[in-house]
Amino acid sequence: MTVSASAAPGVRALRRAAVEAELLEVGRRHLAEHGAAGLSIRAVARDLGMVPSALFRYVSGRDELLTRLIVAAYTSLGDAVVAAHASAPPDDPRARFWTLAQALRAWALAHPHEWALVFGTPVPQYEAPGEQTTEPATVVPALLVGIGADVYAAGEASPPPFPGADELALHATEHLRGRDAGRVNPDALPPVALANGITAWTLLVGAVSSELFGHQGPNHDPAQLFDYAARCAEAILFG
Amino acid sequence: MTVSASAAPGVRALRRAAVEAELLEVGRRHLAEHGAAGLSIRAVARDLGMVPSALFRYVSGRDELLTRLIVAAYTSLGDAVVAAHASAPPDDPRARFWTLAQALRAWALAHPHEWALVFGTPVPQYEAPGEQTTEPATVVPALLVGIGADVYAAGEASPPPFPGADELALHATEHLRGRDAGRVNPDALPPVALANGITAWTLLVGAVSSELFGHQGPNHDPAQLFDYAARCAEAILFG
DNA sequence: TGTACATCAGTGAACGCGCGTTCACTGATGTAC
DNA sequence: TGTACATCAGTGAACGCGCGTTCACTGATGTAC
Repeated sequence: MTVSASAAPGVRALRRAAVEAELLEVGRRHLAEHGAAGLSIRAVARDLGMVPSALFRYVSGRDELLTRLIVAAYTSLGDAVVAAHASAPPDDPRARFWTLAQALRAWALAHPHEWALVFGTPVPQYEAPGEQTTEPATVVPALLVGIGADVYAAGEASPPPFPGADELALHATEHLRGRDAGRVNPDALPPVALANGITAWTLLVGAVSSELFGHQGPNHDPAQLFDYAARCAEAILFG
Repeated sequence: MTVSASAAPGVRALRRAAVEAELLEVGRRHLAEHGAAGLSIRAVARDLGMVPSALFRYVSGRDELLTRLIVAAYTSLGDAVVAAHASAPPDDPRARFWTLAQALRAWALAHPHEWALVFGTPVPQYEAPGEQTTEPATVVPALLVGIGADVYAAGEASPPPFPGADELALHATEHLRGRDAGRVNPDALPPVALANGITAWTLLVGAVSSELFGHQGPNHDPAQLFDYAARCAEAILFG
């Protein structure tokens, strides 16, 4: 290798990158097949065609593997939703909301175990390191709150005045601050808008989870039920 | 033992009943400490002061133990909520709703792992037998729908006309039918009332889960946030 | 261009662990006569 | 009331399993001179 800054990566670096990608891929597959509690270093190594101890070259242990998968799941979800949202007409907040909601559900149906990993029961004996997970976790809810804030700023529709919003001690995330810089003054973001955004988000997540986790009665049409819940969430957000 | 129908239970029967109760109790404690995935027959037997194989006299295997705990959790939740609800003024639907919501959250905070067991990620490799679980699972949502139906029947407030309700293929549960026999004709229960009840339920469950599973930002006051969500649910239910 | 050394990916054996479930058994409780 | 038999709760040993993690090792890739 020369001293040039743009040195070509050697065989070793290439292989490592490839294995690292394969590792995440296999991890995801195992997650999908056995759930988070059943994710095992040994099983992943087996599928990777390696001896278990080899994985410790890539990951410090089971917990780090879990953390990576959690980050990957949040990122995948965020990417999917942001991409869908970008295709909606920017000046039609209701369309933007609807697109977001559908993209959320679609991703969840396509990645049920990854959804469970981030929105379901926390994995026992595992504590997610906040520094790594909170940022990717905030992308979608921040987007949702942003839609509400846009409507509020434009004065097109005022969120329904549920009592109690003003007393809420709520804090816009840094993410939201970043996103809205120059558009909505985040510190001027009214509590109502934030509270309604969070609540709409809660309802959407709850609706998806109830479908995915099988808590609905057997007789309902899941898509219709979700659409109805999404309409209610829309009403919470926009009034 | 004589042939008399009310034969006094012998020592054996008494002991069995005691052990059976203790078994559930220890199971619940293990659930609380290690989560559903960590529930093990061996560990429970250890705490019971028995050899592992002895448990097979009481339970056909790990899955049956889980099923019993699930039923126990639903029953405990149902009892708590129904009892609280009974203390609310019968002719004040908003108070009844509010009482129900608070009782729901209170039970969840007191029994987080049991909540996770029934409303969280399904336990991998385990399928809950519907015949045993659906009935106790329906108690609380049926109660909630019932509140909405009462309001609707009284004509006091009409649920907000979210579009889409009429196309929903929804079915009132037998439970609801039973509960409302003679008060509201269950078959005449309008889809809107049922849809709004289900959605309000979804929001309440989602709000509790988001608090319990740690999906809220760290800066919020959980009780206030839940109250706000409950107010939104109230609006969905009553208009 | 060639050689000596350093880095690093992956091996293979081993550690100690807890798990669910089976089986033949003992000894106490219950039952029929 | 007493005896012979049946039921049943709990024992103890054993089965085969998969797990996370450690360690000293080999052999290939990279680097300095």
